[in-house]
Amino acid sequence: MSVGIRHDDLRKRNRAMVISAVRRAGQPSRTEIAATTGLSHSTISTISSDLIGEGILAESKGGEPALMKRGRPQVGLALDPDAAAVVAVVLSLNSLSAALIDYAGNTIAEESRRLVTQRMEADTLVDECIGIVRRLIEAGNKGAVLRIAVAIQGVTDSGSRTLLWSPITPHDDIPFADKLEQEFGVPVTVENDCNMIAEALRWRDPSRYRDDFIAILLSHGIGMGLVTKGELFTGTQSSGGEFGHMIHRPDGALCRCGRRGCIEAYAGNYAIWRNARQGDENAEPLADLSDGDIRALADAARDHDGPEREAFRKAGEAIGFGLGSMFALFDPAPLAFVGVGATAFDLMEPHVRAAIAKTAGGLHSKAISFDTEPNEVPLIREGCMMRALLYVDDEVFAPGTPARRAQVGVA
Amino acid sequence: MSVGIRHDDLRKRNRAMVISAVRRAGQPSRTEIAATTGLSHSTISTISSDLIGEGILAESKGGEPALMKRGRPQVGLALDPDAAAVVAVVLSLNSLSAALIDYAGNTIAEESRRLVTQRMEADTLVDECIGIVRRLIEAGNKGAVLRIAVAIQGVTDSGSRTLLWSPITPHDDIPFADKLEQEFGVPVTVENDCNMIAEALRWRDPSRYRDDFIAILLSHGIGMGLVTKGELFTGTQSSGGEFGHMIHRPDGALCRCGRRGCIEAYAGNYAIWRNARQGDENAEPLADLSDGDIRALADAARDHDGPEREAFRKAGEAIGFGLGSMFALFDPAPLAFVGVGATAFDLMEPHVRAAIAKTAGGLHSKAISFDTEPNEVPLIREGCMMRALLYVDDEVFAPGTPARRAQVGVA
DNA sequence: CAGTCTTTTTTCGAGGCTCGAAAAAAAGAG
DNA sequence: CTCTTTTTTTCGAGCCTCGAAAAAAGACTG
Repeated sequence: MSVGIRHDDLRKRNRAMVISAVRRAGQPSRTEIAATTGLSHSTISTISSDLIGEGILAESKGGEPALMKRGRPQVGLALDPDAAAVVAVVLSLNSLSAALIDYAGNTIAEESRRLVTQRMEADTLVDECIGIVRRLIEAGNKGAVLRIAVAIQGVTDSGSRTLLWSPITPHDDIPFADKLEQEFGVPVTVENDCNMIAEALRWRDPSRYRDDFIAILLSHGIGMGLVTKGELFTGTQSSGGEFGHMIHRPDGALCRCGRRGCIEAYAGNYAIWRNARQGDENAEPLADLSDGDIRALADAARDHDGPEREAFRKAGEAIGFGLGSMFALFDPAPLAFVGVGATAFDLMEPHVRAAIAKTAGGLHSKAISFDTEPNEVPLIREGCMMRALLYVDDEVFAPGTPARRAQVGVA
Repeated sequence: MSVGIRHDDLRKRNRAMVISAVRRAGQPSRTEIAATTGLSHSTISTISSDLIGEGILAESKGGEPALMKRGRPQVGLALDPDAAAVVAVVLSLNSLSAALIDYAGNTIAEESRRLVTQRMEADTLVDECIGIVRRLIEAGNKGAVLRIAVAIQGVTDSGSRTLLWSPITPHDDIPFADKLEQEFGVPVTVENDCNMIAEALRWRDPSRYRDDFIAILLSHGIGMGLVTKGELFTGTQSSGGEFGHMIHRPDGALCRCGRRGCIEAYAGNYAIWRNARQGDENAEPLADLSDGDIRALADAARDHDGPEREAFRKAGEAIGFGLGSMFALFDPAPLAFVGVGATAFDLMEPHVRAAIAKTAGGLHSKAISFDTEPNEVPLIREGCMMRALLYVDDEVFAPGTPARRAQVGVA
């Protein structure tokens, strides 16, 4: 049940507004902030001088070299890089990477390593994460780490605390957040990688990806990050948005998840390969497949008509019908296809469009715009970083808690 | 972009909180309101005496006959029935009904009539609505009508102003809200009937239908009203939630919407009849089918194995796979099946469950609870009424506008 | 190069809002 | 008839935002 607004909430919220305006705009002047937030100049003045006093914002003197405008020159406000630091961890199939990031979003230190995730114990996986974070904090020596955000391929709980299921490991219900919090004494969240891709797109290109858009990861499996009405869409109990496991053909092709007829069982890398090379929808999905394999299939499909081309057709069709079903629920939106599969999207696009056109969402199928981005890794990391920073913005600074907390981690 | 909170918004919001607490609780005392809103007693006292002064609330003296408790007895606050009135209009296939409702939710006057909606011009349809509303306002003579809410079977725009498409009429894009506003000078909304069903369920049984649930209308077509995270789920451009037009089998059975393979083309009344009696998925859907026809099919299916039973099996399967796909996106939730089809739900349920169990959403398929309610009409009306009243609560009274507005309508 | 303009930022008093504490009100209990 | 208990109102304090006016900081002008 929603609750009344207290008097002191007011300041908290408006502080949060100011911080968020600065993060979005980069180096806005106080006047600009007043304009975007709708608050008065005097309020902005008070709040920003508070924030500067607390070491959260800083006047950016060395900014633009004077705009040659008349009048008193604006002085830009920027986030103080030293106000805090966060760690963004990205865990995917056989790969772990992490970065230490300052409050302004600059990467201070990073590390990547290869693991054999599918053969590791759950605890070992967690320990690897703890290790990489610890090394970064030690190396960076950047002061207060206020948040750790982990992005994982798989399904997490809606509280962003536990990895419920993931294709990268045979283990279920791994309590990443609890374990890491216990270790470092800092709030931790675990979120779905595709949701982080959506978050990143929003910051990269706010004009295109604003209130409603869809990011689809075409990779070994199929993932989705979805923003509706300005909010990241998640399930009620899990991270949700498992587009790849919507049903394309009831009782159809065998999916990596053990069920049948999922979209992924037609459009995931392994499914495309299976259709092109094995011709048997029921064959056990391959565990490993390199990006090169997919590019080779795509080249073959472009070169001549044959099973490869047909495999991409089926993939496009599955994605298209899936999108059509989704659009029946909440209307079409701009799409970004991310991951290796995006390099072969030319082979799928006509079939995606044809399928969408056969569905209720297809009313405006020609107007639906597609965009592709072959490399998902930087997007996941960026999104994860932004998520961590936004948590700090909202939860740590806004309530008026004094900024620099007790030094964390590294016992 | 979200905007800062001004100082005067505070009071507005807290007024709205108080009103909403009273509407939910019935006759709460000031102390109870303080508890549910989290505001202090003094604040509640000030706000409620304002509201009483404005004629929005009233102390309910004739309430409970003293609870025999020690201490000063609580005095219940109730919505003043005379504070306002709203009109709820429900338009469905061949039927139009409306009710004049006071601010406390009591029906003052109502009227129903049969129309042949499919053969009427768009303007005539609108005029019928105008007529019924005018007669109610005249008959009720209840003072200020502050809101008119229309519930229609079909797709409306996200601004709740226009009927974009509906199976009850061949005409598209009928601007109901504009036309009615022009006529009566009162804000008007047009919303999807299934969304109103969801709204109604929430008020009828808040313990079961609270933050996350799904209402599915099993009727000539298949509709859905969906509440996620406490909010009615709508599309970004339309009323959305067109569960019936998610794709069950690509290029499958012919749907009333002209496309193929929609869930509705297997589970709508016409589809069940078609499968049971015609055995041809491609036959043109029947326009009319009585509730009796469906009951007869159900009886036959219960009586002996045959095409009727098979038709209900197919319907259940389509619904189950559809739900499974939806649950992949946002996790399972309690379900209410509403409408004639609900009387035959015993025939479908096992197949619904079996299908869900084959999907990603089926992880906990046994825990998903179903409920049935054969008559959708009262639900639609109730939901529509609540919607109208809530609009009045939030938009009209909360901003502090003096309550009783200029008398409306009835020139 | 000194004064004028223009725009940004700060200052200051006014008006509102919520809160906590204390007072008042309204019964039942003894 | 007085004491208890609980609800409701009253009142002053402390914040918060706002608008207007003042201060600040360069660019422009002759």
